[in-house]
Amino acid sequence: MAEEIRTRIAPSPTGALHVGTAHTALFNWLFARAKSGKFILRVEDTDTERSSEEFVDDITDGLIWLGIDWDEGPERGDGYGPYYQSQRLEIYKKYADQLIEEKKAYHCYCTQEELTKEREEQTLAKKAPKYSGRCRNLSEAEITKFKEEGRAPALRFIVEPKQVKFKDLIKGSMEFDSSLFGDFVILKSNGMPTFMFAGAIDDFLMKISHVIRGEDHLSNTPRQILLADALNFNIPEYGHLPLILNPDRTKLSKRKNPTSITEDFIKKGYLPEAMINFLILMGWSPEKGGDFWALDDLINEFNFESVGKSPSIFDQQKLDFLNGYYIRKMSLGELAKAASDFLGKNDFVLDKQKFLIALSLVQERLKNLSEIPEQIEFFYKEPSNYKEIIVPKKSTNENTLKGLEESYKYLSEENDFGRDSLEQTLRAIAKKNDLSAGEVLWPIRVALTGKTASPGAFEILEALGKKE
RNA sequence: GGCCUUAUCGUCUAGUGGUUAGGACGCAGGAUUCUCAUUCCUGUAACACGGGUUCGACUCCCGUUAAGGCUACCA
Repeated sequence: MAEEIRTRIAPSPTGALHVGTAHTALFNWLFARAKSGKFILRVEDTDTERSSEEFVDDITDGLIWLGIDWDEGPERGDGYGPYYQSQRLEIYKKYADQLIEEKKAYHCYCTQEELTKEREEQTLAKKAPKYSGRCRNLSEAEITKFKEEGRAPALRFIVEPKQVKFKDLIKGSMEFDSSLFGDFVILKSNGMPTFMFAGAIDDFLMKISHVIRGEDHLSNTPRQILLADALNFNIPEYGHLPLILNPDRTKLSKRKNPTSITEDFIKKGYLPEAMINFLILMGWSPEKGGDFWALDDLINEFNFESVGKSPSIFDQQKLDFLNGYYIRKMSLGELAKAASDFLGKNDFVLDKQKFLIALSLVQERLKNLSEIPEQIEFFYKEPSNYKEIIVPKKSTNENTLKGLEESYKYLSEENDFGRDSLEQTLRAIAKKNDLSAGEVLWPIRVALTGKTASPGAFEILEALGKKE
């Protein structure tokens, strides 16, 4: 009957968790969860030069932060592991041998220089650059000679000319002419498999039913299908997601945009809820409309029919809006929890009661958690730099002084610092002295906060309370 | 260069032959107001271009243009 739905995310740990990877992971996870399937994390660390364990940690931490958990992968689940490709080398070797045995692959002794030269010549002659296949039929003598020269061979897959067809879940019917490909490398001369080869094998062995990935892999798909065919593998379903772009419409890159989940979003005080909501809205739109989506709701609502085909541009403003929205939506307790997690060991957090009150005043003004210290600072220490800004724009020194004196007179005698009674009285004082409300309230607020923009005077007065 | 993909407000998108082309972010204005923010209201702004098909195209077909991807012993 219907096979189990198994999706995967297969990042290569050559960098921190990237927005694009998180985006793809989200779609895979959602599909698996929606179908009661499994979501697998596979580490594609075959690029020994650039891969590092540090990045693996960054990637797993980032996914966990987002709320995307995996059923199988590093440190959890098993059955089809190991989930590091670097630990699966013997498997790839076995399949490589099989292909050699069946004369579907051959050793190529061409050097990097030779290949580059060949490509350049082809480009110059306005021909499609493609490996000539000259090592396909090497004589014994030639092989011996290359070996004596100390050349280590790569293994190339023989591409038979044919039309490769498949139906993409998102893009629809696809057809490629393999005669345009040229024999591609499946085992590098250092013995490591290429992404093309290892991916095809692992997707089969790990029983991946749906390969959902970025559109940048669309052109790789026919090659992997060719490989799978040669190996007698079942072909999984493929779905290629539209990419995320920089504002200049180039492929999203570190140079031009924030891309690291850890560095650019977690550390800057973004909420996972906002990030998820932001990511899902790029390339997907809910059938029944709605702008706000949480992971749990998405599981029921997500489907491939509503996935778009065109790429999205990363919009920082939209993310900021979403983050502010989720901050405002939190209960005070939730905000305090998120804030103290974010701030870590921080003086502000010490007095919990005080911290809560301070947060309640700035909650609706926050775009992200990192703005908290600056916004609640006045609550903990007296401002020193308010002299320049204490006189309201439309007022005078005299009026400001008068307002301050009159309200001080009242406040020093008053014990009820509830914001409502405060408001009543202070407004009355303004009126009695022929001052505008602003001429009384602005100076008080600025003297207390040292800021031109802050919570309101009554709220601050109430929160700070009367000095003993 | 070749192959592939894509094309609705600045951005994310709804739309599947007949709509005043809808929503959200942004921006502008307004209400509230001591500032900022919140909230509410109003406004702004789009079917890339050219041919068809059709009584009628944003919608279907073909081109063009533009953007992106692949064309690596990166993934």
